[in-house]
Amino acid sequence: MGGRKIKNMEEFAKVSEISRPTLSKYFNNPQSVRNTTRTKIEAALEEFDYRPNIFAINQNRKLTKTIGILVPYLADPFFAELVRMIERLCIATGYWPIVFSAHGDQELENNALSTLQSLRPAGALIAPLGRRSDFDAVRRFAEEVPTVVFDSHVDVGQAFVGSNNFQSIGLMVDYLCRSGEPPCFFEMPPVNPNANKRREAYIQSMERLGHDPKVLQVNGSGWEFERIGMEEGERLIISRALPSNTVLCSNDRLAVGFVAAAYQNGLRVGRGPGCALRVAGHDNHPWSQFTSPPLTTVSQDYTAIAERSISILFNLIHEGSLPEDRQVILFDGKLVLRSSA
Amino acid sequence: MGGRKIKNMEEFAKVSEISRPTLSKYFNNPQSVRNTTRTKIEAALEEFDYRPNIFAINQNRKLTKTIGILVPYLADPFFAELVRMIERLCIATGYWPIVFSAHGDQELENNALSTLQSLRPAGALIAPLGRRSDFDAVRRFAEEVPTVVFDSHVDVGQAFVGSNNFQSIGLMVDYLCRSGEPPCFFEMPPVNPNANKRREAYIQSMERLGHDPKVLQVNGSGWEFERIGMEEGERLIISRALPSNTVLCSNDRLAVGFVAAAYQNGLRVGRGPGCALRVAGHDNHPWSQFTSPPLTTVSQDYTAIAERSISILFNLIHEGSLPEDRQVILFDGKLVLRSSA
DNA sequence: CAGGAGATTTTACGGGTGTTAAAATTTGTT
DNA sequence: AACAAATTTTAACACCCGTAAAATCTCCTG
Repeated sequence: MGGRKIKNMEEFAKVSEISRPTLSKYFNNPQSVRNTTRTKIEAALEEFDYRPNIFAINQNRKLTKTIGILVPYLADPFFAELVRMIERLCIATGYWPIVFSAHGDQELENNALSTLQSLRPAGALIAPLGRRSDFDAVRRFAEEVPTVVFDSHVDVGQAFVGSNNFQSIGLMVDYLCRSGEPPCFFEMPPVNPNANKRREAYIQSMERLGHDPKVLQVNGSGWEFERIGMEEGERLIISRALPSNTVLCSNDRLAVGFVAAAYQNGLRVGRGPGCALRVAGHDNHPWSQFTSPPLTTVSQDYTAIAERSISILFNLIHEGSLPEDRQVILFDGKLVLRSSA
Repeated sequence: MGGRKIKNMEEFAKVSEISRPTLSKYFNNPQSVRNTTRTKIEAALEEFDYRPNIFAINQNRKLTKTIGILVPYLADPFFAELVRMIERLCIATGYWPIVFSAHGDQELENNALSTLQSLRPAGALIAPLGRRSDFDAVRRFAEEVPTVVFDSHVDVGQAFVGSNNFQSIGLMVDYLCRSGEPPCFFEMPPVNPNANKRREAYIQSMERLGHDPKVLQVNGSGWEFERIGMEEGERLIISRALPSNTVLCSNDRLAVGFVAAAYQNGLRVGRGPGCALRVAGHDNHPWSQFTSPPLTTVSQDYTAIAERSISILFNLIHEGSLPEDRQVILFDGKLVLRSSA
């Protein structure tokens, strides 16, 4: 590399003394040409600076090497982390991941889907906005592109991979009830199906244990959960409106804000003596171990979600779609005991 | 939209009764065709489902509508937030942002640069890894593609946009010195030029004020700053190795970890009576307001950095490069007083 | 050394849009 | 109504690579 720049494959064929169709084969799959040929090509690649033009490549292929990834909000560390893993898995398999974020906005989600579709990706991994999504647009997209939905369960695509909210919330409610006062539930804004599922799961778990469920409605919308958690938390604390000394937040970002509010209002959070409040979260967000005190939560299995989503998608791509039995994969959460509850 | 699907521009030309070259002109710039023609085209677009094929479009154009964005670590909320803003600005201007993350890894950074280059982007906005970067690779890239460097000042590209570490660290050191014990400096791993600049700035500011600078070397590398801040913080606290009751962390993520460590070891952080430690950060990370106590820090002007980077890049793209005078734009930080220091 | 399977070369076309030049049409002006 | 200017149409080539078919070459086996 670093040598003379080569304009196109034709020119590279000349300098490498290999015919263009063979080169084309090589770039599609280096293993598909004879050893001696491969060595010759790779020697030429060392000497000359050439890469096939991505646009021309994709123009003719029916099966692109592109994988579209769409998340509702990339600045959320949960998605940032998941995307990070998914990207690496794609790259490792020779695919080209391309990431879109809806920034919490329906129009941007539709734009992203539309742009993505015009890229003719081999497949897509999407976490729709949920309630804010243009359902028909998402459905139309998933009809054209092999699609795996993750995190936010919208009923489109060939598969869904996410976490089992009923199991994980149940786990946490069980723990909180047997270790102290039954929790009230601090809801996140109903931005997606998880929000509702988790509330349902809380209510169901509490009733199963013979307790009275107490759901705290949240004022506020959007994706700035920490801010909402802090502001609403402060309001609840100051107005003494908390129906229990144990608060289960429907996700960690909300809990991060809530813990901050408690600290600032002089309420000591934790399960030891002298603590006024227990706070628990859900997701095991990257930040949750750095709150004061560290947050007790239920972990979502990031690695498993990323790996399974990708593996199902690759299956879909290579074997064609299986529309008869849409797969729904739910991973169980694990209790992560820290000192906040 | 939602109507019959159209395969290509030829077909769309037929149904819209507009010739293909005119359509091509329209899609490049809707203003470039006559009003009556534009209305006719847009009426047809309402009725039929057609989008020009991205690959075919870019195959012939020398100037793509693609803007490459490369960051060292997308899961870092600082970059996530910046990317979020930059993306929106690109989209608003009719460009197509495409985001790459180096995931902290040189090889992946090189791959990203290489892939990006083969996309023939109109321009690129890159925040190089810094010390870990393959400098020659970055330079070669910037020689071919109009490039604005941001955040991490590597001496390539036509401009740099970042923050003025000397001013901002100076501001914080001044504040800390006049309000209490002069700070020691808790360093982040030297992953990029900012790390070194900030240390220099700290030393210089302390000397200017006649104090003895005390830099705490950090054990650990990589981008998991919170973890490092917590582990190293704990080590320093337990071994009573802190040379001052005031700790200036070279960025907020480190401080987030440090504050957590202080809490867990029973040290009350803050500037009031009864506090054992003052902790300050740098960047005004999205999380910094949710630590306990909320973090005193210096804000980087996210909006300004995003907007200026983009505006310089668009200038570059439209007017051609100006290699004689490489611009270096440094934004001043603003003191954000919260209760941690 | 002959035979044959498998790989490579040659030749040629296709894909969807950019782009250009010349011809035709429309628009706006006097 | 006539004419200049602006726009659109027509026709054709370019871009770079995928892909297919037929011809040729390589290399291994027996």
